[in-house]
Amino acid sequence: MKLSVRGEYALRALLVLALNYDESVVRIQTISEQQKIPKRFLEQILNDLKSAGLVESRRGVAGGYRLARRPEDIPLAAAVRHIEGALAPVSCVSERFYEKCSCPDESRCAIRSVMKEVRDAVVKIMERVTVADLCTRARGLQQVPLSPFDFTI
Amino acid sequence: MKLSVRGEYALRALLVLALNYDESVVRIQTISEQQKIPKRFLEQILNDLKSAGLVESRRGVAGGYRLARRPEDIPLAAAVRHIEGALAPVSCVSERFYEKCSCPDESRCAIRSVMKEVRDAVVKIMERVTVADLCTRARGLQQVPLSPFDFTI
DNA sequence: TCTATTCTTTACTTGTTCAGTGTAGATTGT
DNA sequence: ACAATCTACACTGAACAAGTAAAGAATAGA
Repeated sequence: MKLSVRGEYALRALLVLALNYDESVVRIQTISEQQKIPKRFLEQILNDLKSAGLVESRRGVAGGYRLARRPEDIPLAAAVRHIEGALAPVSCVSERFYEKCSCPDESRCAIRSVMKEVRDAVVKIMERVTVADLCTRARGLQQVPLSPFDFTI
Repeated sequence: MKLSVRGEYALRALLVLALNYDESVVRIQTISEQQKIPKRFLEQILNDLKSAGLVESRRGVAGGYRLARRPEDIPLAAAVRHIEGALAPVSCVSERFYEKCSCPDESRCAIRSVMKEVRDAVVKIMERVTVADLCTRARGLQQVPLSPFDFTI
């Protein structure tokens, strides 16, 4: 029930690209600095998102990355599934990454039936929320003032 | 977003103990054979569940394990949290295993807000479903006939 | 065409976690 | 006493995570 750092970076990068969807491309360097993500590591991740068909790139002097589709057409599930694999808590309840588990009778496994509920709940959120929604939320949160405790003189 | 084998074994063991809640104690060996869990590994896990206060044990010839509380008083969340740690997909949204993440401003992080929703959805299920519910489901599933394709002559 | 800048590819490293084993010891019922 | 059971702690081998390193290929602009 864990998202790796790699997966988190992927979502952060997608958010930056979405916020600059009008621009031609955004350089890795820029994302790296803005989000404090190690550059070499980010290169790998963006390349990975490219092979997933979520982003596209241009090389050379004016190069960089950009989203391959509209932000509203990229559900978070797509990115996470490509970077992390299954959304399901155990692979025996995964739709696309199914693997048989060791339990005596899978079709009558009580634990499995609970895990299915968990999977459905997670999938429902991750498929509904898109990168465009991330933008909306990010812009909304920007408006909110910092809580009083966060202020320093 | 993953439950380790260890965590799965823990749930399976708890289910067995709950199904035999009337008995005095159940031997590790018995659970190990019934559930095809390596015995030495299961020893570790049950010991762990003991330190979590979920099961208790008796040593010696007539020894074994049993639930420390009524099955209906053991939510799956309790077991999983002790064996696996956080239920949350990222630790910056975990209630009991909180850790600061690397993002520039946690309080305004859009990704975090989505992850919170995921956490809530998972926690809701895992806290509602108890070991007693597992028993009920297990007994229910036992009644269901195998699907036609599973029959062999 | 040359060159600086950017992405691309492949491989390597270092530390940690996972899933288990091994060995020796402590308790208990008979 | 002794055999069955849990307890404690250390170890291992493989896989994975989070990066780093180095050389290469494409592109815009001089």
